[in-house]
Amino acid sequence: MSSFSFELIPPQSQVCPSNPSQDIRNPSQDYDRELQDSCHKSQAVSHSPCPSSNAARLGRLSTPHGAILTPAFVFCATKGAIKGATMEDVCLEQTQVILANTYHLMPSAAIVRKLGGLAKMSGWNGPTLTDSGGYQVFSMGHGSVAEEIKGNRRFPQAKSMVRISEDGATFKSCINGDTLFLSPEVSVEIQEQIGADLIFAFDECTPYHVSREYTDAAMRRSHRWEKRSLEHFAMREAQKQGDALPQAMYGIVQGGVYEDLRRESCAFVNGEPFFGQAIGGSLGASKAQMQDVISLSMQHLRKDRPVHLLGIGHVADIFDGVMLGIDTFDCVHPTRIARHGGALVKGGGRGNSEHINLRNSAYVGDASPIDPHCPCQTCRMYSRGYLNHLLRIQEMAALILISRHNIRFMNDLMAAIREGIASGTLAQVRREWLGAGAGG
RNA sequence: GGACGGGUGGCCGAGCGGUUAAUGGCAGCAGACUGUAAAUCUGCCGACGAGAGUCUACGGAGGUUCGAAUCCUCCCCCUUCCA
Repeated sequence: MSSFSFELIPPQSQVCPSNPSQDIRNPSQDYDRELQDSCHKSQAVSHSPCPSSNAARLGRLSTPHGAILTPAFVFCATKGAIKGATMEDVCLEQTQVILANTYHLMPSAAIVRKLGGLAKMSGWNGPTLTDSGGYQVFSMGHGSVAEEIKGNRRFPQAKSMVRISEDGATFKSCINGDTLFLSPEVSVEIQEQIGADLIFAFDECTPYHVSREYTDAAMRRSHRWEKRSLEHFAMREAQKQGDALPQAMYGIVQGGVYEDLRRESCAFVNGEPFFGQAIGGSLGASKAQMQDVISLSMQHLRKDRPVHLLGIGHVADIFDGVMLGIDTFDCVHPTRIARHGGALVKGGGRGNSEHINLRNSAYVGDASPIDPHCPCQTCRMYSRGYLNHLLRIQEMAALILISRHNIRFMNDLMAAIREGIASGTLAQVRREWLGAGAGG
């Protein structure tokens, strides 16, 4: 019997034990109407096309380190630690699963293995996932997503730190300048050493500002890389001995913003024996385009596997993704903005923001917590005014305390979403969490 | 008492005849951040004005010059050294 499984759970409001999956795909009319209602509201704000139909689903993803209830948010512990948080906090604030990165852990992969693998080494001991390093094939050459899309790259003068060939990608280590080489085979073996439950095929995350020709060629190369990843992975799995835990692999859909390429990439991933599937690559220059790309991909991906949306984590985007049937999300956003003084708040912050900036003068001397209803350790003990004070004097405690809050916020958000799906009230949940300001 | 070096925008600190409302840094005010080269980055930051622009500004007072934070004289403070 496999250590991995993904089962869909029927919503409570439409119990039909004999055929759960059918129910999930045929939501009640009430539910549909509510979603439409919610869509009109969000459309007015952001011009995002709303999901034409609701495909939100509840699931249970089982791994050797425990089960994940989906939809779920995966926190980025890129280098084996969630920046600004201890694993006690990560755990206390109801986290289900964390993610590390092959590229960043490559130099210390042997040490990770020696310490028992990512889950054990970090004290997390729960389900884990590793990215293949495919994102760095992009980011080391182009900068972050925002910089790439907006055209204001962070290091305009810097030469690309990556070189791509059919065999794989050669990087400069951002830690010590060492030359690193990642190929499908190397990525799989490093991910094996890191020992995450769920691992990713090696791909190339293509940038937005690149020709259709390049996107096309890179997609085909990614497919070849993914096939090699899968073959090498199957071989390594077959050779596993003793107490070595099994792993499961996700394939990744590429194709940029091009409909035919995305369709082709979905067909490729569908046809290979991956455990799960992820949507990656450039999702476009706007939320509307992202919605289109995801929607399109979801139309073509098979429904029996868990679907992960790579790198997306704004609250509105998560709602949109969930309604399209996405099961898991990962994003640096909640933990990154925490380190920049941003606390996620239900109903959104000022303007279209989903967070408040605790560095702002508005919070000087503010005795209230970030959110009086938030059960996180930070909100139970500390005021906005104190956090503002800590930020101003540059105490690292500020970053830790805000990170804690944002972790809990995301976990509570996902729990509320699951609850909303189960009870058929996702549209209300969406309104409650997004508020009037933050559009969809 | 004498010698030397200094006094620059909230603070620190460049500039040493025009391109200087005055480099930087800090503080302050805002913004950005979506498979983490990120406890990071960007913008604003004398006053008045929506803006064009108009005033004040480089210890104080005079002076030289078409033009001075920059050169000269005197005065007031401060550092260090010598008596």
